[in-house]
Amino acid sequence: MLDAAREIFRRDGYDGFTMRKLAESMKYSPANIYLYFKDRDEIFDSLVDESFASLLQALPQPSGASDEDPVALLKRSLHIYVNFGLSHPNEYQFAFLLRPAGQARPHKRRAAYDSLVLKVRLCIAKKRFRTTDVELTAQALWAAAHGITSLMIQRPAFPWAGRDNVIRRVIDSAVDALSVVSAAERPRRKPK
Amino acid sequence: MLDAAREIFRRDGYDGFTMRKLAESMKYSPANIYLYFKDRDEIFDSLVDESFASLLQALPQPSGASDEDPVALLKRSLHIYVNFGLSHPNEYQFAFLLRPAGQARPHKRRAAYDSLVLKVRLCIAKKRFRTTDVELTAQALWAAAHGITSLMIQRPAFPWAGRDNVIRRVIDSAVDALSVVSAAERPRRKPK
Amino acid sequence: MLDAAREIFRRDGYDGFTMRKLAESMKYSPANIYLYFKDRDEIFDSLVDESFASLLQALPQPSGASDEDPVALLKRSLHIYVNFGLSHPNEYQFAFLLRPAGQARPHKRRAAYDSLVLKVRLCIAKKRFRTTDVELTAQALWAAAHGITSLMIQRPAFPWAGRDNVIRRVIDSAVDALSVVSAAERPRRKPK
Amino acid sequence: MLDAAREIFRRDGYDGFTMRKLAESMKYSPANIYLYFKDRDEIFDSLVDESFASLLQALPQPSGASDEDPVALLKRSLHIYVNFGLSHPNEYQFAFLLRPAGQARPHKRRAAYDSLVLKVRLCIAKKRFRTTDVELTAQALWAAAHGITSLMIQRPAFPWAGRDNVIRRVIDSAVDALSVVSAAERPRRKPK
DNA sequence: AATGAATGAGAGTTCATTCAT
DNA sequence: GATGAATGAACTCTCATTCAT
Repeated sequence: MLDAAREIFRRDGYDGFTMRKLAESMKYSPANIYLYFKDRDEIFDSLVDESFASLLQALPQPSGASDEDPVALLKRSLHIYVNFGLSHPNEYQFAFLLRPAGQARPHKRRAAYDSLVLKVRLCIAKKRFRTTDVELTAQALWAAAHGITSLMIQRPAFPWAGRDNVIRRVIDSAVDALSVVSAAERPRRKPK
Repeated sequence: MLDAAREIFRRDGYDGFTMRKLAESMKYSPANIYLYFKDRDEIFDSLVDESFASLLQALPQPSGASDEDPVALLKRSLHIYVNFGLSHPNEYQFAFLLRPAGQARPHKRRAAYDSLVLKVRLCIAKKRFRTTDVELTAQALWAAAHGITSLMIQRPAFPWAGRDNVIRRVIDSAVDALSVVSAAERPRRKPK
Repeated sequence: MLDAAREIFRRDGYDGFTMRKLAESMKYSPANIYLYFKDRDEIFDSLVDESFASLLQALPQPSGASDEDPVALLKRSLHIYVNFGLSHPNEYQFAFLLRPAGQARPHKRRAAYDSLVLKVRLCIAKKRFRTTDVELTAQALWAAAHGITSLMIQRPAFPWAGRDNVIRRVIDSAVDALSVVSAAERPRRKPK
Repeated sequence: MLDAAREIFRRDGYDGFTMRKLAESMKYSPANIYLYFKDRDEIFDSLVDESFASLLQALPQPSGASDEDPVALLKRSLHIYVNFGLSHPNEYQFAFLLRPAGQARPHKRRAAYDSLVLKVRLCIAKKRFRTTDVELTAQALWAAAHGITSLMIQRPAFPWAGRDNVIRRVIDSAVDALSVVSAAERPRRKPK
């Protein structure tokens, strides 16, 4: 049932979702839905929660014990974030794109961001970044990752210059620009 | 009349816009609107067209004659793009994001991207970038700009670390990471 | 339109009234009703107001100048009250019998009661009553008048012992029991 | 189970009663109710029957043997009647008032009136009343009792001048006005 | 140029009731 | 005995749209 609802929300947008459409798509009567959900919003909230749980589970937890290079860990996380969005476009749309007209309750949205903050903090603590503003940095990185993810979800027909290339370029640029290793020393990647 | 409509779209969102609200805000009868527009969608389309024209007009045209530094011009364009999105959040959202890809009119969406390509090409021609792939670069920059724009539109309540700071950081990182001038030489900005 | 609504409220009770029934009884679409009334409650309130205005207009205003015997004036008022109810059963039901589940706003209901208080006060001021408690007396008289009115409206088929006789008896008993003129002195009315 | 139903009828009114509420208040499933009652109306009718039985039982049976003063007995009966109505407002309201006359079952409504007639007849037989018309007198008394009962049920928020005072005054007036003992001789009650 | 009156379609939601288990 | 699952019908109310005037 949540699957049917998710599909309708995704296809028709937040306001395009109606209880009747959902009922019809399940070959049930509208009244039946209310046996499982209190109202329209509860369905939406359930979907958002589900999507977030799924995203959070995909993200690597920053175990202090790991001896992975913190910058590499950060980049890896961003890649996972983007790839999660691309392989679960519905969930990603629920988590970040669809939204009710008013502002909804904050959900657990913050958890994904918090996980990013943690990794940025680690990079800074280990002197790998030239900046020291954790929040500013995390937000800028999030913006870059979100940008490429949402564009690719919403413009699948666009003539992308190699999806992976673009993703890598976005992430590399956003992270490398902050690194103490000067840009000039970084190995050049040959474009595609 | 379009102004009144725009205000309602901005305030109440796409689905929050109703003919009645528009009529009331103009002190006209609802029926009167149909003398000027065929239907609801025509109003929306007119607004989008208007917004696009105004975005394109706001973007600096890369006149070869200008002696502005091409990298600076590029950054300036990206800032204008982002700020346009933030000051016309609903137009941006519905023009670029929401309308189900299937049935949207093509609009002039592409024109904005093309304008970006032009400026990237200029930077490369003038040997200011270490990369040579125009499309790849333009797409990565677009992703970054789009990312911060859409996030800030959709999460206005998020505790941004200074909206302007974050925007500047996103754009600087995306552009500077490509520049031949090594990162180490770039002037440090003191955070916030 | 109010007439049609009144008839439905009267026939089916407060909760038995539906917008659909009203629309159908007028051969209009349900949506049309909302051109004239904001919602269901506004219709009900309008009817109550109308009914009260009509009742108040029927009641004699206690003009101080009149030299009518105050007790006679009081009885006359009570007769008018009852007869109004019997000849406008719909209005009376709205004013006193129908009621929403919660308690509605007080309306102008009090005005009719206040008019009664005035007349009672006059009787007491002129030493025509053995009691001095204005409110208590007015409420007891109101109860008697309301009792016979509502019973006769709601039990039209009951084998009343002459409607006018019963009404007169109720009013006479309620008033005379308070009068200083002893009951024994009052002229006997021959029953029917 | 009837107790639970009664409580809901009392609290929420006739239309506020729903099978779901009843089921919930009994910790049973809605479907379970139908094992004991055919439908909603059967529950209501059962309650009304029960209430009537209990009213009739509460009313003193005029056993000729009793040596109670017949007028006192009559007054006592009327007080019981009123108090019954006030402590079972919804039963009283829906049994006596609301049910559209057309489709109500006859119930035992008449029995209560008949009981009143009996007591009036006794008073007349014992020469305690100046009147001789049994029906006329019974109806007038019923009207008075019904009037104060229904008003107090339907206007609970009204600033009654002491509920008991008003009830006593209504009953006393209605009965005393008929008594052979002249009004002047009756003991004065000090107001409130 | 403007509108009052009207409506069909559809929204979310609730209810009494049934029936297979 | 008891219930989970289901539904048809009904509810109030809103919307985009039309059309005679």
